Amino acid sequence: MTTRIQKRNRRRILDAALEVFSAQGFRGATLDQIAAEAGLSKPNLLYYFDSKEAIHGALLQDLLATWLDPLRAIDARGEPRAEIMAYMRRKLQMSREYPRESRLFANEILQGAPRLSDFIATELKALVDDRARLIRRWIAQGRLAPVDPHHLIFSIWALTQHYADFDAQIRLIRDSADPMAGAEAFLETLFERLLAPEPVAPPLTPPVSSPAG
Amino acid sequence: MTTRIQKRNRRRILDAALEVFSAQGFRGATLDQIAAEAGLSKPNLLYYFDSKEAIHGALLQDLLATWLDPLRAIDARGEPRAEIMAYMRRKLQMSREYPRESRLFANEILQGAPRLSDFIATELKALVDDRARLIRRWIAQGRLAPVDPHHLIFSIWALTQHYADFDAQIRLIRDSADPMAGAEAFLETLFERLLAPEPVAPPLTPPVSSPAG
DNA sequence: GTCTATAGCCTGATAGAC
DNA sequence: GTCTATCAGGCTATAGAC
Repeated sequence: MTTRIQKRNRRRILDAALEVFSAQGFRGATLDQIAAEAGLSKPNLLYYFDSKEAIHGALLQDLLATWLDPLRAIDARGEPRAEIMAYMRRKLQMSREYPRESRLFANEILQGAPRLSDFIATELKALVDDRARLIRRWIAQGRLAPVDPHHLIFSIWALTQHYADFDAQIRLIRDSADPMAGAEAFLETLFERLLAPEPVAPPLTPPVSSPAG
Repeated sequence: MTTRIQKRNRRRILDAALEVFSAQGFRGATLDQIAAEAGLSKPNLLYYFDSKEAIHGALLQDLLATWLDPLRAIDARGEPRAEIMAYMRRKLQMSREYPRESRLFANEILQGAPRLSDFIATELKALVDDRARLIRRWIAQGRLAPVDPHHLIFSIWALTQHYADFDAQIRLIRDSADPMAGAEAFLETLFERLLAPEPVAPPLTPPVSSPAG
């Protein structure tokens, strides 16, 4: 039977482990650090989890359980631009609320995704391909500017996760206390312009004010 | 005196170290791996470099010597949009040619930039702030769409470095042999639209064709 | 200059008292 | 359930032969 104390301790350990793994990577993290952060002894950690690997695995599992939700939530029946914009906003919100989870994920991918390749090649790829088809359909219907769907999705990942993953750099460059200040307004503008169904004026030609078919 | 063999061995070691550090992070990498990759014995590595830390430091120094070049190359006398677009292209080219260097940098930032905070807070910040002033001037002159200069620069970093840093994920999702296929065309479109000096049709208002001073 | 051997530290995991 | 003590393996770095 699982007592209240056991649940609380597991939670404490996972929270401490997230702190340490996301900041140091799997190999860089030590059980000593996690134990100190959790306020428990090292053997006590291993009473709750079989191994260091098991703690890390539990964190990844928790993360992956919700990682795809924002992308899944894109509604085929919605208005295309509004749906993409809402997806971008959800991802940005996740970077704001769960920066450690974003860095945990980034650490894994950066190091070749040894523990995530299965998830990415199956679940994530299937979902992305599905969303790409939907976006292609929207484009064919003229409801969205013609952009490569995969690159569109990658660009949303890159731009939103950057604020969590490169937080240390942004903090050192910006004077603002909040490194994400202004990010939402900027990304709003960026994607509004990218997705506007009317093609913008081409590079060096003066804009013609008639909507060329 | 430094012989030809010594130069060649130093080069071999640094190349092997770049391979290993960029893929595993500092703590994840071992001298055994680097030695094996370089085809030398472990003590021989330490004949050429004082310590593991020294090898890593040499790599970072090499990297930082050129890391700012693309941003520095933005020419205040050039045409604003063309200059920004060229900067974006240079950064994308660096992701293509030097993905390991990008990942080495990303690993450091992701882990809180312990060895780079000085560089970022002084050199990089000064350069970015300088470029931000230039961009603000261009915007005031009506030659560039009004966007936050810092976020514009961050967006270029995020979008171009993503292809190097998240390469493992992209490869697993895309079918293409080249994970960067189509990236340049996509980013070209994205930034052309973002930077067009004429405000694009705001969500539901038709554009006016006079160049507002 | 390059190697084998090894010192000495750190780390993940276990034993066993309480 | 939680602790102290400790083992075994891996790691950086050095010693010393060649």
